Amino acid sequence: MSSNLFIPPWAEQVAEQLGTGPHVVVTGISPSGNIHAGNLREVLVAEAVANALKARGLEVRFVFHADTIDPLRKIAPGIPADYKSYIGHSLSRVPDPEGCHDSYAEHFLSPFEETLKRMEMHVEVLRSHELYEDGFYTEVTREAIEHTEALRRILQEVSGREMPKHWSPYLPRAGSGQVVGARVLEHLPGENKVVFADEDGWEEVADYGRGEGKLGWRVELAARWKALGATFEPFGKDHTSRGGSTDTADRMAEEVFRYPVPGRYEYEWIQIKGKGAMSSSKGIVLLPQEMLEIMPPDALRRLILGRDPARALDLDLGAGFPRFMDEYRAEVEPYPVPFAHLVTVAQTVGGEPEKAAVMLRRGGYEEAASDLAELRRDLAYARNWAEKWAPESYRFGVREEVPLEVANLDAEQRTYLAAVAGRLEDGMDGEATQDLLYSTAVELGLKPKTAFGALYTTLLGKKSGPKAGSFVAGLDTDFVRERFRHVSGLTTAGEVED
RNA sequence: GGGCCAGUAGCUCAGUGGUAGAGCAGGGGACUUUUAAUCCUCGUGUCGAAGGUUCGAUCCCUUCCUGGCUCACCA
Repeated sequence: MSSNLFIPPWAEQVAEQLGTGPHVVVTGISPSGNIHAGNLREVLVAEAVANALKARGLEVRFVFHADTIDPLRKIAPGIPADYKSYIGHSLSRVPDPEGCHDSYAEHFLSPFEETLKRMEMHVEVLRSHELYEDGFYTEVTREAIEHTEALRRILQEVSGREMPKHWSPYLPRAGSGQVVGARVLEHLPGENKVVFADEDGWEEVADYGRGEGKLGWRVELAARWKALGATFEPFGKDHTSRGGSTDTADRMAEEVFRYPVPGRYEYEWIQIKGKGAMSSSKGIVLLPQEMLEIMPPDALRRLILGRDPARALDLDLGAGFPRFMDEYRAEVEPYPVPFAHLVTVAQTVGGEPEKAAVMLRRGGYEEAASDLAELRRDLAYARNWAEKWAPESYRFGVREEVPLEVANLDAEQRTYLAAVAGRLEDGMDGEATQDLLYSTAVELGLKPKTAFGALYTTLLGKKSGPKAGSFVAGLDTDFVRERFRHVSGLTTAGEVED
């Protein structure tokens, strides 16, 4: 697909230190809630490193490991309260809260996977519950259970936490559906089974070769490296703290699983300007899907990755966004239209690229007007941004109906509108229109601000707007004439009545 | 307390071992033309502090100060 891969310098440096492979680049995310832009950063870090390795001619497998078998831990906002009865159950076995997918896990995973496709991400998406059910983790699970004492010791030494007496690296699923809270009593290595006591003390048997349970998170991390043959995995800073999951997994990998610790990149978090770090539980969530509404996939890559993912990033999709887009497009296109102008055009003509092209040509953006397909996309980005993210000052829309605000126009302004309506001619360009609007105001002895205010009020319901000449010229002349005549007559008549 | 990141012009941030940069804001000027107008023009700031390495450091090392985030399974 994309022959010239985007490889930032930091990714190149990481790749240099990773050896000759073959490589398995892994990124893992739990679909316990919305998979947001912060999660995307992890995937993009992995992608960039995978690309850097590929560019060096190395063999690379790029894997997205979705932790679908993980237990539901808490009820996120927007999830029905009665879901608390599912706490402790695997996400892959909890129903979709909105009923639109096969499971809770799929409900959140599926849209993210769709986003990855739209970004042309060449990644294998694996679901952990399927891996367990297919026996992919059988060997490492057996190994873990056999080394229960060593694993427990590492956990206690590294995390400083006293593990329960009956701690086991394996969490069998009880008949109730719970994958936490059981006590493993006996290992039957020949049958891939464990005998355990469930939360009520009943003895049951679980077949770990068929996904009837899972490894505990910290052990699973190290086991996963071995099973997948991972050579690189990025981690957010919450995992890389002293005593954190990477600390324990590193030792488990080396001492128990005899597997070399994969390369690592520690990335900082993304914040939303003015709102703080993303958090599903606080309702501060920015979805990648939303971001693709206002920018192309490659722009999203650069925005999320930032200059260096090891540094925190404050995402500004408001006032700062046009500048970002201009910088991005300056690299991609020979003659980019300033995004702010595109926003004006989009709001003036709606989604019709033909009309937008006319407007852009008048403004001197010949290049941008030539490719209608591309223009249609850009207009959509601009319009979506204007509706959802733009500061108020950017936003306007030509009213379908006569705005109520015209009631505030005085007699002079109405006279002005009538005069303009009488002078407007088809085919006038932006400059000619600007002259007409201005000279008419002067002739009637109106201040430009007053005159232009009337015009904006009549068309937009606001006192100000985009540069009037090209704006009015971009509209249908008949529509403008009709609107102006209507408003001037209507309000004048109203005053006479009074 | 541990970890990561940051501390450069009013603000947001680039940046390089060899005389400090951009955008915005602000000052001045131009334009008979509203608009977050447009065009031209203006930036000596202890590059957080102190040491060290070096012919030379804002950039490398050490220590310290300040701020942000993070720490047992929400990147």
